[in-house]
Amino acid sequence: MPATGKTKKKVVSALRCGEILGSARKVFAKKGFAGATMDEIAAASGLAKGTLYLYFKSKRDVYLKTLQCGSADVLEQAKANMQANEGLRDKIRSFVATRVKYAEENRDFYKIYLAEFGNVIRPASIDKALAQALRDGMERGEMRQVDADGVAFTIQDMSRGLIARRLLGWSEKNMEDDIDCLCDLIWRGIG
Amino acid sequence: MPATGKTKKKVVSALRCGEILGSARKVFAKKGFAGATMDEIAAASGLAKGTLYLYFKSKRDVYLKTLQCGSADVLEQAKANMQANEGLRDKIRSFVATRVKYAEENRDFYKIYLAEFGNVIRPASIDKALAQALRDGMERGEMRQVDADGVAFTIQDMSRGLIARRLLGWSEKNMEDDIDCLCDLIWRGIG
Amino acid sequence: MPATGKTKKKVVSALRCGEILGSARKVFAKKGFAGATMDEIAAASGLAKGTLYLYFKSKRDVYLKTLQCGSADVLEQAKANMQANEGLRDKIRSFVATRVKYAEENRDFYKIYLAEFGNVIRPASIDKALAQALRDGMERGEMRQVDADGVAFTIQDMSRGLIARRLLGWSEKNMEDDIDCLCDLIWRGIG
Amino acid sequence: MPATGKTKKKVVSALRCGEILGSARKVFAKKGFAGATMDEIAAASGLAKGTLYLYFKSKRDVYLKTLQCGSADVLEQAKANMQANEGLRDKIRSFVATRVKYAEENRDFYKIYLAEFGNVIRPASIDKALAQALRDGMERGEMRQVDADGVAFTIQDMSRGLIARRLLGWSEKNMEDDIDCLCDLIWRGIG
DNA sequence: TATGAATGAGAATTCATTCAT
DNA sequence: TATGAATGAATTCTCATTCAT
Repeated sequence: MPATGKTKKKVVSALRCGEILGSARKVFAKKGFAGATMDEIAAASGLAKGTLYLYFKSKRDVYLKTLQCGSADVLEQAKANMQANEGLRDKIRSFVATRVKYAEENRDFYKIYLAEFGNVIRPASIDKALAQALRDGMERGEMRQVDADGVAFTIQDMSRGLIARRLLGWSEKNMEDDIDCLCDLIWRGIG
Repeated sequence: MPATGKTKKKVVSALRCGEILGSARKVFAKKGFAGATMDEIAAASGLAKGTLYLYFKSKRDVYLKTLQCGSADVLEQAKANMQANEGLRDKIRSFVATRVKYAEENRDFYKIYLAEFGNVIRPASIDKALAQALRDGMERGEMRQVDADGVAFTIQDMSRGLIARRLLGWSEKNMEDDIDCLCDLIWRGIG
Repeated sequence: MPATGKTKKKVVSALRCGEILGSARKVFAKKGFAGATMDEIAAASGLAKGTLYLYFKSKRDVYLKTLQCGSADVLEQAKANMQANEGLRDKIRSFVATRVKYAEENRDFYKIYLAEFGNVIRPASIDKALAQALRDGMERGEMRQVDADGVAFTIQDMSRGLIARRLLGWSEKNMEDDIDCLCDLIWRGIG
Repeated sequence: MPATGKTKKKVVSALRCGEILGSARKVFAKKGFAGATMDEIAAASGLAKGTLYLYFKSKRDVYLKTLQCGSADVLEQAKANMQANEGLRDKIRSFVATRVKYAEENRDFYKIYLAEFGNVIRPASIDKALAQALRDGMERGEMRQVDADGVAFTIQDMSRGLIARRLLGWSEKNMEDDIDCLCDLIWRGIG
């Protein structure tokens, strides 16, 4: 009973956390970290300001969790989608596509991500998964020998750039075309 | 003589502005826009807070000028260096190299640039110069037919990514090698 | 019950507002609008500065509410007292007397009123009530034909002057005598 | 020679003072004491800010002198005009008329006077001159026996009120009519 | 005398955080 | 657990005054 009680409690608590983070994401997306206020986040959550402090220890904490939460999501998806493909080229394409699609579907999150942490925090594990895929590809002779980590970074950069371009309305192509173009560039270079 | 007087005043004023911007750049680089305070900037400039307001009308003004100042610099250099080269591949290399070198030499500025505006504001004219170079190259048959603007954007993204990687200490190679790698990737792809 | 809850909240809020306005009145009376600081008002209220901003949106807001609050009071009383009298002369006397007495009892408020708004803002409805009384009086032949609005204004001026004189300690007579004198002057002139 | 030098210096100095006060009057009239800045006054005077401090020891000093200067003017005129008339009624009319006319011709000054000091500072000597005239009139049987000081005060109040009304555009009559009306009221009352 | 750049104390306002209910 | 009133430190910006030239 007490065990169940604790569990139930935890579940409820996790639920609340999730709700708050969902609202916070929207607010941070619109105003940035400094621009957002706990009042707004509380209002968006339909909770009292004080209540936020029962679940998060500071504004910064809410912010960081907001980012982690989103990052973990993409990570999961990207990994799964890469594994679902066999050839390196397809793996890369699925990596890029996963990120771009997630971004289109979670514009709130990506705005924060791009605006404040995009340059600073990299979900290292994604890089690793991609770099590993590259290394595997090199071994199997699917690509020429290059610095796998550097290229993984660069592919990340290109993806992020594409996401930013699309989010800001600077691309007139549809998503699939943009992704194809980028993958083609990655694969063939421009020379 | 009176003309000289006026000029002297302007020169002094411009000098002060420059000093302040130099100090501001450091503070903004360390703390970001919201994190930096006018008090800090004043202290870093060795001036009183009120004095800043003789030269800039608000914190935002200082910030924007800080960015403009740096951006104009790179712009100038990148354009010049691209024109100094003949072949497309060399033009691209000089574009990338200019940006990376400037970044290494002006870490302060680039930290600001990356942290707060990197994703949002693009020095449009650089893009234009680069895109034009690409179009010229295509005409002359130096590269295959692609979406010049999209590729120009992507090259920017890759450069920026490389800069960030190096600034954050995530690259172990020396600068020239990193640049070569990137240019090679751009030129040949990875396939 | 929930209704009562809401009501209770509003009552408490109104109470706080009242307390603050009471303290603010004293501070404004002593220092004027520009001279008073929110710090002082907060200290006088026994509250933190930030708390003031929970109830008023700016210093100006506190100030204006301070004035409104007092003005509404006198307005109410003056109208009521005029209606309670029949003859024009008595109505005028009660108008003057109400204002003078209120001023003696609310020196704080009147100091603000005189110092900053006395010349500029006139509680228009008082004027109207007085002017109407004059017009009625003329119709009934209680006074000679004059410009009712101009005379109403002038009676206001005379009252305000008397109040100022008394507040500043420039009158040695008791209140009733001063009022009688003024009313006599209004009624008979000096000729 | 040295004597002349000093005198000349003083004359020049007095001239400067006058110029500054003239400009200051306009600025104070538009913005009030707190709203006006030394920068504005300096600009209006065509002098540097520091120069003001050669002639006045503080902002407050400029302000006070601005008022004194204007007050002294009216005083002079009012006294002279009263003496130029024989009968009491004419003396009173000339007192009122002088003030009203001066106000119309020196709107700048009167705005300050009314807005900030009108209730607080009374040019005592004017009152005295008027009160004396009233006392003389009583002695000569030109008016009934009243409290001369109180009535002098009240006439002042009435004049000030009329001036305010006219300055604020609340009177539709021409100046002479307004003055006549007021004098008539003073003389005969309304009964 | 005249200047105006520099100063820095001081003001209004905001908001993350706490805590009594 | 949930609330939201209260707090007060922190921040931006203003401007009277000084002083070296």
